[in-house]
Amino acid sequence: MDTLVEEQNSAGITSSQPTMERATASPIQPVVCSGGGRPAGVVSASSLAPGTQVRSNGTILLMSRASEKNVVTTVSSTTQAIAVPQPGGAVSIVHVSIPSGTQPMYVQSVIQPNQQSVIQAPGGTGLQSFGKNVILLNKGSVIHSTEGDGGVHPVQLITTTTKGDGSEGDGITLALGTGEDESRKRREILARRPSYRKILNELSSTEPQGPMISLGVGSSVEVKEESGTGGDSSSQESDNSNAMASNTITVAGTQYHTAQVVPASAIQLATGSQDSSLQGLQTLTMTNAGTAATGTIVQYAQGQDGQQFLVPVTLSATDLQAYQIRTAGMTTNTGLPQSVVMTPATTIQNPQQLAEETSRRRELRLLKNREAAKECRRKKKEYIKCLENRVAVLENQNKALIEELKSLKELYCQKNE
DNA sequence: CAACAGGAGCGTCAGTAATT
DNA sequence: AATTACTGACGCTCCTGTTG
Repeated sequence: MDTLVEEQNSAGITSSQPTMERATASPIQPVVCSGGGRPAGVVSASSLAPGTQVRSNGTILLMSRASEKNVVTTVSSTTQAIAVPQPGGAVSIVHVSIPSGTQPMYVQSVIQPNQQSVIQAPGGTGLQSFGKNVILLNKGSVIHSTEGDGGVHPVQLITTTTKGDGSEGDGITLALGTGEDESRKRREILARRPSYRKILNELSSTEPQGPMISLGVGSSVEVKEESGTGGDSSSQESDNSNAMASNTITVAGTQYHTAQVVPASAIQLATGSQDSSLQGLQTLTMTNAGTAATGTIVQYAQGQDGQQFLVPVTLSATDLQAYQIRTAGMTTNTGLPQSVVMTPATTIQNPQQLAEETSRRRELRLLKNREAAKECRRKKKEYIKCLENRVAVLENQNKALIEELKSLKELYCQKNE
């Protein structure tokens, strides 16, 4: 783990973060976190504001044009961001202060590429004070706000009927949920089964493909999805870093493309039916650029009776190769790959066929279980990362509160003297 | 440099929860 | 009730760091 430095911003938010570049964007800058092997692209400030400091430890502290003390005080002032990216996609801690109404809105977040992220809004302000600003989250990200009672309240995801084009569609609205309901629901689910997927869903309640979250005026937060893949549903089966190449952060009405927030992934579409023996079989291979060793096959075939088969399978590179070899080599007289297509129960004519069928089913089951185990482990790691991130944020919050208490005590003592 | 320990990742099995 | 999905546990391999 990298060395952590501590720094307290003007908002009183203390953060522990890797000793990497730190930048505060000048007027309305996109928050850009690097990851997935991309260069450590920090907040892409086109020009540095007066007061910008480059520190000896490599830290860059950019000052707002509106205020050199990083305080945003008016609606027309600037939006600031401090992003701390790290090569290899490790933890990045981001501070964002967004002007909204008469009060500045400070957000502290820990963002990891392809990992759960935690974005906190301090008490009193609430997420609704974002106005029309937009925050981009990675898959499984967490947004919660601390209310006046000091408790942490999760944000609830509510599906709406608003599409990006304004028509009725599949947009999602974030709204502050009631803490008791959410915690009770979470406890119930945890009591049933410690499913990492469900826990994460409960924790994050975010869209898996890098949703664009528009934090609208009022108590709701609108989430839009800007899909770079044309909304192919099959792509949603792939890794969470897929289809993230074209995300946009909109701050104060200005849109910024944030390809660096999550590493862009390549989705290769190819028809795998060059082989004449595989007539009617279409293969869609989705390759994640970040983890090029894996791919997802979605095979579609149409039998002579018009029956259609669809088999999505996520495979490693080795599996992929073996899979393609196997399917090519085991075509039946109907031209369909016997080991892939989920055909209705066929009449077993002899023990050899029975054995083959049993073997095939076992192979398929093992393949599925293998992939399920991988997914489960990935979820488990994400879950652990998410918890670690939350611990980091809460620790920072705790430190800030301790500091605040300390200063208030000092102030009180001085007044009494 | 070889031997060893420890950690991480993987595949498989089995049991259970969730879904159909 | 049957099927599917999820996950703990186990054993294995590979890699890295340490030790003699």
